[in-house]
Amino acid sequence: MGLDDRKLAVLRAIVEDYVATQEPVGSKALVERHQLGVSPATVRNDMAVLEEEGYIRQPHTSAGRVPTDRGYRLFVDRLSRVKPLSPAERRAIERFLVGAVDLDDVVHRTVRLLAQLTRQVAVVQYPSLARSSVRHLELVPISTTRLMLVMIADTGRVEQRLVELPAPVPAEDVTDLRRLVNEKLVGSRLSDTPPLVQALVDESAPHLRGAMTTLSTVLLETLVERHEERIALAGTANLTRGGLLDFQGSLRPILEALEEEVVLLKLIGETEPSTTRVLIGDENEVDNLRAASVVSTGYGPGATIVGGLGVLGPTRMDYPGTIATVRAVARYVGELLAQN
Amino acid sequence: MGLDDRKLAVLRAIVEDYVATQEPVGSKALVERHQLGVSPATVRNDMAVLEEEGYIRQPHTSAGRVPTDRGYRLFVDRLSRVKPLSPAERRAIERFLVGAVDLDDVVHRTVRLLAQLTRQVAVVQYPSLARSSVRHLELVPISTTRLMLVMIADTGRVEQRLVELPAPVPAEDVTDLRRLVNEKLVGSRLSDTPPLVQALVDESAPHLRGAMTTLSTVLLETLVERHEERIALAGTANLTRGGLLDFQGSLRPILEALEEEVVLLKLIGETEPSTTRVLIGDENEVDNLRAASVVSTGYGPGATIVGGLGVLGPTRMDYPGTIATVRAVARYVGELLAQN
DNA sequence: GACTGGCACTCGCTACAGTCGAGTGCCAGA
DNA sequence: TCTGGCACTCGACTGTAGCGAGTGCCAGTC
Repeated sequence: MGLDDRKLAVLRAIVEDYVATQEPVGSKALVERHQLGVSPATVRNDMAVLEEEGYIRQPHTSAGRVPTDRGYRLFVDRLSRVKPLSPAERRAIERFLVGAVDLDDVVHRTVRLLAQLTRQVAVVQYPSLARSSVRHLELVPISTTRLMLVMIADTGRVEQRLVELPAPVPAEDVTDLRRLVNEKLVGSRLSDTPPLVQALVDESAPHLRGAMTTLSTVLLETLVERHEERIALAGTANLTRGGLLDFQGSLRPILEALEEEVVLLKLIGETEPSTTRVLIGDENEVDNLRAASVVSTGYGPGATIVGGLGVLGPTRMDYPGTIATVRAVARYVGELLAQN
Repeated sequence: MGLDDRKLAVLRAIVEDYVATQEPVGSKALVERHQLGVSPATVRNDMAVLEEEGYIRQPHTSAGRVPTDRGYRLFVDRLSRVKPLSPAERRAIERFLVGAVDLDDVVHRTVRLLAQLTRQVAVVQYPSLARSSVRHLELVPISTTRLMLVMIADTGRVEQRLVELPAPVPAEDVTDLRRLVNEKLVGSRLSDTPPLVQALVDESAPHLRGAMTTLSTVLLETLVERHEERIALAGTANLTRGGLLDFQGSLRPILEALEEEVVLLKLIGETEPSTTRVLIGDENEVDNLRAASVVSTGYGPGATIVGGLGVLGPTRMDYPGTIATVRAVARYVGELLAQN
């Protein structure tokens, strides 16, 4: 089990070279490119140990070594040195995010920026409704039996939903409904609303009861239970870099996974504290993504976290660089949101 | 130039076989699978003529023939027989679209349905704002210098945008602003609003002038000039069917094109009457899509058209089937919208 | 004049053998 | 514990040969 410092250095060198060249790396090339201070033969012995421990493997006899998922894991946890962003990247982030007029705008710019900087697939979750509170609710009459419910959250998110009323409701009743729901719900977190909504129904005047019941159903259904989460995606074309060598030749499963919102949410939906999460290959719970790695983190104004963002790429990715970029972008987006 | 009936029948047979098998089709196989009533030798002569005219070509000497873009064009225009939807497909469409609660919901279901039925990449444009009229405008105060402008269109589309006011505006002024913009703009088409918006500014009371100017700028910018169009996409995983034979081995350009909203709009943004449009390979103006075909059509409630939808796939696609499906889905969506 | 059978020819595909070289594992010696 | 040396492995590449689908052409037939 003893992995002395040199063996770790060898592993690090293997990962770095393989990520850079995308080709199995041999002992000779290693000592040439890195100052290991020992001969190829020694490196070979170390490699044999690393292979035995499952950190690297040979695609076939008489080929160089390639890191395994486990090897990447060790690399990320203990070996990678933090890679500071280049000034150019820093500038790109600022330039990209300045001038966003809108939450939608912010999210779209962010996801494009991430994809561009990391040259991978980027995913950004809209601020989660569960972690937002209600800023305003608006009821717009469409017809006598139809309302458009518009909710504005403090995170800037706006959701709307059509409400079909069981019976015609006169305009002044709509005004009452609007006032009631706003009085009760504004300021409260969406995840805490169910009892409040129930109270609304119970307390409302008889002639409003019917409409309020429908309204509350829609409120709960749309905002709390169901597709409360939205997601933006960019950079799928980056999957084709590395000419089909990554992803064992088939983009199919990856593209399929990317079409499923649920899957994406599982990837970047941050529940833990605001650390950066790295999932490497097999560690991924989604079968279709066993050949991919995901780097994700939470973002939000100040210290609170309202959503997640991250990138997805081949296991053979530049982890230090990607991690740095994802973190930096998340921080900038947080600052941007804090200004609202 | 003389393409007699038999030569056309040969072309049709070639297209049908090639689409089905994805392999160059030879004269012998052709006479076996189709009742052409002549010998392979005769078919070969016909093929030579068809090749000379540019309708088919040989990938290499001693291979069968493959249709060219021009061949597909002729096939679509004159040779394809309408393929009625199967009852199963019909049921699928109905089942899929029933129960949509929302414009968003309708669009998402539609795009998934299209992708699933055609087994290709589906694109659905949200009802165009340019072809919608204003149903209601709402101004929600966020702070004293910030408003959220929410526009609801008669097509069900809802757009919102943050408005930064030049100076604080008291609540009663917001009420006035709201009343004014609604009085002037409700019911008018968005494409016709610029003069109306200008008039609003000119006519508004001095103390509202500043706020109204900003508001009008935002209105014009967001709703008329800029990203007024939205698009939904699904089925990118279908690009990987046909194992890289289609799209000459690289999905790259296709995926890149699909990331550009502008490109997608050009593809399906219907300006012409409500015919079904088929763009085959080279006919496509977008360079990245020279290896693909697009089948698109307009949709809308009744006879009016409010947006476009379509699918994108390899030039080697089942045109009759795809055309039928695209049309059917567009019709169903139109009916669905008409109910609102 | 249109169609057909026959025939020689083309050329991609597959299999197989041979060579090359990067890379390894192992071992004896420093 | 490290190193140099050596035999070995095996994928990548090259060249050759045979196969077969498919063609073009031509002379003959209806």
